[in-house]
Amino acid sequence: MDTTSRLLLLLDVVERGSFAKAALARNIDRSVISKQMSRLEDDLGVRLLNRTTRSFSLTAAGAEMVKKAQQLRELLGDTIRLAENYHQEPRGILKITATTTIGRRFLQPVINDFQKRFPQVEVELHLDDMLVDIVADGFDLAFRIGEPKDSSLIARKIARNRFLLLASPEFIDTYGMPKSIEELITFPAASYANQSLRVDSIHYYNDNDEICEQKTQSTFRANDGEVLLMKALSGTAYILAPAFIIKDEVKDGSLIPLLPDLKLMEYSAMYAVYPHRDLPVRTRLFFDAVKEYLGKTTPVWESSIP
Amino acid sequence: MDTTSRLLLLLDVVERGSFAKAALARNIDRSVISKQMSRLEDDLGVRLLNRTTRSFSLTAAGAEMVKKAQQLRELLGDTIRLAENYHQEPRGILKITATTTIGRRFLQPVINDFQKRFPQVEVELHLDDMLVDIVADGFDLAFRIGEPKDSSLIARKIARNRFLLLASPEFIDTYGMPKSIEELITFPAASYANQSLRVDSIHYYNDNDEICEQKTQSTFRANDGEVLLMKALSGTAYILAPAFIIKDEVKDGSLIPLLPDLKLMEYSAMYAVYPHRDLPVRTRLFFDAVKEYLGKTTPVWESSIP
DNA sequence: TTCATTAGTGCCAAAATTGCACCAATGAAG
DNA sequence: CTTCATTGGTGCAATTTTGGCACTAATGAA
Repeated sequence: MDTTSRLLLLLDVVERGSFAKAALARNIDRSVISKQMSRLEDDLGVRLLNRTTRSFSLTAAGAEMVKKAQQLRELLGDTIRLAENYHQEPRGILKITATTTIGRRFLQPVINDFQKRFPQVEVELHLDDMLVDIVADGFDLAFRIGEPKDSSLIARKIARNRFLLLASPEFIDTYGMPKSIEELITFPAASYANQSLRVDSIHYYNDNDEICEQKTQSTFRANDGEVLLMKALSGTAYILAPAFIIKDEVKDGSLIPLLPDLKLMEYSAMYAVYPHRDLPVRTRLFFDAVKEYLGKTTPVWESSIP
Repeated sequence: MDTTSRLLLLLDVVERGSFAKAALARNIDRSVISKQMSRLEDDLGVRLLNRTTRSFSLTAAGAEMVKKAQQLRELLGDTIRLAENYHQEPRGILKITATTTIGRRFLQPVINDFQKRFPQVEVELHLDDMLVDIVADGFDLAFRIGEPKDSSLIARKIARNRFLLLASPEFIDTYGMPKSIEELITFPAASYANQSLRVDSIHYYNDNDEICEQKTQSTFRANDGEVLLMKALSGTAYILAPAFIIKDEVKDGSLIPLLPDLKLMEYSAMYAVYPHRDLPVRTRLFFDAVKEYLGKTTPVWESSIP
């Protein structure tokens, strides 16, 4: 580790707020950071951090060095990305994050095929339904539903996200096949909800193509698509679900679309997100592989739905 | 050593033209460079150099990396210089180059005093009458006679450079005290000459303040001030010498000024040269110390001349 | 053809880095 | 006010990395 790396380490420490967090993020011992920071101060001949036993603050010199470290990080990143443009064969580590459903259902098969074709590429798949900081955690590619707010990232729509109203045959036996949305919303629903989002209403277009909204009677809420699907299969609730969580349940009749003539609003879309314009070969190829797998016009998952 | 250092090493290698020269300049084994360059190529995943057993050429990727390495070097240099601005006490290594005479006569005493005051500063003094590449060899400060041509460097005039015509008493016994320059030039002269420069004429102002030139009869030429001085002391030639090479020879009468009323042209001046606008503390302080030692209006060496 | 010079490689010693165990300080929680 | 988890720092031993030497192969100039 030399001065540049130490400066980048300093930047990391400052951005994460403590030696301990930076150590955790890098999988190294805290003592290493302590020693390297002391070393950096020695080399530069300047005190960079005012330390207390439990925290630190930047000195004026430290703040200047952090600024320079940011420039260094950017330049070094550029340099490495530039070098990657010369790779003919993809190699290196591909760090991907996605929601659990997307990861399990669509990325896993693509990854398997991809690593057969390009054994030199290591893949690290991080599944998390929470938003992750792509830049801070160093991901090459993220797959999410909905466009990210952070405009410094680049997002590409890779598939539409149609919604379906579904219920099991038992459910229909119990409650009857609904004739209208007004009737449907009196039935018990299972809906997606997490700490920040709660999908408890149905958005649709009426005959005049105006967007309407109807509140559902959600008796079960979960933040996991699989769980909601199982709830629907149990026959105790209907679900408003994105099409991609459906496997063969519609085809084999275990789930039946409700109100098939109702035009539901598309809730956003599936996006691929990445932090730079010029992708390394491995990322570009993987991205292409995912797009091909999902299908160009109609997402692969819609093929199992009439 | 990590990627950044390796990129800087690559830059060094390319600029110097071979692994061997770069190794020599850095005082490391050639094998180290060979290994580090291979390592860099591995890390970046790109071939940077097309090698033959006796030389190399850059690949396209290599050329791009060299460009980036230049940016990195500049940025890293900025960063370190910025840190040095925060030094209260000077420290680090002060690399100085000068002509042998300037070094021995004027820098040595300043250095002695300087290191007493600031023991944390290491000094590296490189005496060479040839021009050296200040940037390539990493000098902080250079002392030269004459303004450097390289405009990327910053030059400060630190003392005028008066010339004197001198001869020993014996010489005057032999040839008589010259009454005019026309008479003087018939006498044997010792003059400075090196491969590129030959000072074999006297420039002076006539009564109308016009610059005139008279060729000397130089019977002895050398590229060393001390040697020319000794030649003059031997009484076998007079010299046209810059005032700063005189110690006490005029005061104690072992050399006598000739034609004291003749207004000789000043040949350039003594310059301090440095590669950046913002000097580290150690350089600035040393620079100041030299200026103080040499004297503000009249150079110290002129004090021993009437 | 000779010969000096260049880059590359294997090996071993030396130097640097890392991680563990432990310490002292501190601030938050009870 | 006390407890206690957490933070940054330090000494030490193990590991990793690095550097230098000796040697090889190749090449271009004399």
